[in-house]
Amino acid sequence: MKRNTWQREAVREALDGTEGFISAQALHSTLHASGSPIGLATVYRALGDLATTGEADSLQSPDGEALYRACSTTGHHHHLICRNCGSTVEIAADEVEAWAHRVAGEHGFTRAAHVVDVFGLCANCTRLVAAE
Amino acid sequence: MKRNTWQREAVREALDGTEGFISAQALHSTLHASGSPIGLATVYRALGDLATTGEADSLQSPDGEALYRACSTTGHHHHLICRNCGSTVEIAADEVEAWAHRVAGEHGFTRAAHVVDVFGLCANCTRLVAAE
DNA sequence: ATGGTTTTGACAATCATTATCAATAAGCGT
DNA sequence: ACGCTTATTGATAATGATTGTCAAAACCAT
Repeated sequence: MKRNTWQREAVREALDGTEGFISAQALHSTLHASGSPIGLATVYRALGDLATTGEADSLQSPDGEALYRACSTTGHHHHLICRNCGSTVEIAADEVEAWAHRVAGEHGFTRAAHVVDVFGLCANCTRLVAAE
Repeated sequence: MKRNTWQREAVREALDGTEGFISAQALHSTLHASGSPIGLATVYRALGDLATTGEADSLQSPDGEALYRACSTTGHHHHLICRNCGSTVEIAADEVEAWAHRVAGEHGFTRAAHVVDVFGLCANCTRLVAAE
């Protein structure tokens, strides 16, 4: 049976209160900083569970870290991520949605899950870089 | 200055002779199996270089491994990857291409590089899983 | 409150990747 | 062809994220 513990709640809330993606390590640090004695392993487990149940999205950062994000809607959405400052913008991707399923189907694939994330430089960072 | 070594050539050729994506570790094993005494660190370096110069594509597998693939054309393309057996199908993504740039532009982003990969179960593995 | 079971958490183990650094070898000028 | 300078190699250690272990603690139906 699935039990409710304050730890799981803490992780869920911490994730809800976070803008954009965050790594398990960072989330653990945040919780600790807030005075929570939650264990690192527990944070990993909770995040894994949330991702499995669809309550959180997860993706791999370019340097191999797993990043998580609270997923309010059950609906699928994608992200525009600044390579420099890490800010994210949620984007709708209906066209891509349809495309992904069609292409997967054309090749006999089932259970298609797509990873569509656009990395770039946000307006702000573009300016900063140009000023160098 | 950039020097040419047989090691770099070996990695390039091994990658060319590989279907689909392969991890650095796997490529190193393959090379060793072929009798090459090349070092693991060197394989990592060579792959990193190839990815930087655009001679190879790289992506992160769902479990955090970096995967590489020889990139014959300079043209951009995407992949349909079987979660189970790892086989890949190269897919055209013109629509997505245009979409990614448009969306990035709408939010003031520049230098957009997108990661569009579809993970699923190929026809074969779908059958295997169903038979369980 | 009690018991059976799940969950936790400190720590060890694992695994991919990167750093270190002495030894080697590429490519240049001669 | 010969050195010489310097990039590259490779064995190994270090790192860093993630997962496994397992006894102790917490949850919940009773």
